[in-house]
Amino acid sequence: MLDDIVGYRLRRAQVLVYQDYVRTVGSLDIRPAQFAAMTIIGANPGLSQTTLAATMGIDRSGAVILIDALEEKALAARVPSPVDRRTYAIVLTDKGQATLAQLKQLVMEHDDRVTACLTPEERVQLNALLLRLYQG
Amino acid sequence: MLDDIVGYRLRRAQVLVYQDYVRTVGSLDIRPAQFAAMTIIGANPGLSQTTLAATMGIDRSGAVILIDALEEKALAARVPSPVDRRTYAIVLTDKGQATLAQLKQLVMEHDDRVTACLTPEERVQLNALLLRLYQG
DNA sequence: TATTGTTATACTCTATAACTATA
DNA sequence: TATAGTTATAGAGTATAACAATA
Repeated sequence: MLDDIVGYRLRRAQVLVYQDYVRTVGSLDIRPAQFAAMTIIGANPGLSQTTLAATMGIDRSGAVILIDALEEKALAARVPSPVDRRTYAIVLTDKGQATLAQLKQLVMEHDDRVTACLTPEERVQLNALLLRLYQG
Repeated sequence: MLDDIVGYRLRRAQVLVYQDYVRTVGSLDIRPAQFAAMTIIGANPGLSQTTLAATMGIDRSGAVILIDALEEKALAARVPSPVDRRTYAIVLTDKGQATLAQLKQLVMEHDDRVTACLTPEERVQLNALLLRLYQG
C-alpha cells in the first residue's frame, strides 16, 4: 500500500538524493537551500529578501537566516536600496559568483549520478511530472 | 538552471504534497513517518524495532521515538518476545488497526488530490520513476 | 496602515554516541 | 563479542509572533 503513495516515494527518493548531494558538495559546506538561494540571487541580482523568500516558498524570517549564513561566508552581501530604506538589494560577491560556478558544476555531476538509472528521456519525463505536481 | 535539477524539483514537490497531507490528516495528528510505521507494522505484525527502522531507512533510535509516540496514543504496543528477551514484537492495537483503516482512506484521497493534475498513466509512470530513483 | 527586515522562540525530524541487558 | 533497545544530545530546517524602521 505504501508503495502506491506518491508522497511516500517522493520522500524516500528525496532522502537518497539529499545524501548524495551532501557527499558531493560536502567540502564546500553549502546546504541545498543555500545553493538554491545563491542560484536565484545569481539570476536575479539585487532582489529583496522578501522576493527571495516568495520565490523559494519559505517565510521571510527564513530568508534572513539564509542570507546571514551566506554573508558570513562572504558569498552574498546586503546592499542598501537607494529608493526604499526598508529593503536591501541582495547580490553575490565576486567570491560568491566563483563559488556558485563551482557549485553548479558539482551539482550537475551529482544530478547526473543520481539519475544514472534513468534514460535521458526518462529524466526529462520525471522532471516534467514533478513540475506539474508542484505547479498545479 | 535550478529547474533542471531533479533534487530541487523533488524537494519542491515534496513540500506541497506534505502540506496537503497535513491538511487532510490534520485532525488525527498522525505524522507521515508515523503513518508509514503503522502501515508497515500492519503488514508485518510482530516485527522488531530494528527491522522497522531498516525497512523505513532510519536509525534504530528513530524507531524508538516513533513507537513511543504510537504507544502513547494506544495505537501500537510492544509485546515481549518469548524467544529473545532483548527484542519486542511490535503490533497494532485494535484502536491502531481501526485508525490505520481510517488513515488509509484519508491518505488515498490525499494522494488522488495531489496527483489530480496527472493522468492515471502518468501517475503510474511517476511512481515507477521515483521507485527506480531510490532503488538503483 | 502596510511592509521590510529582524529577533526570539519553538517544534519536527533525524543522526551520533554511549549506555544496559541480553545473546 | 555482537545485537536490541534506550537515552541524551545536537543539528538542520522551518514556522509563528512580535518588534522597529520606513513607506
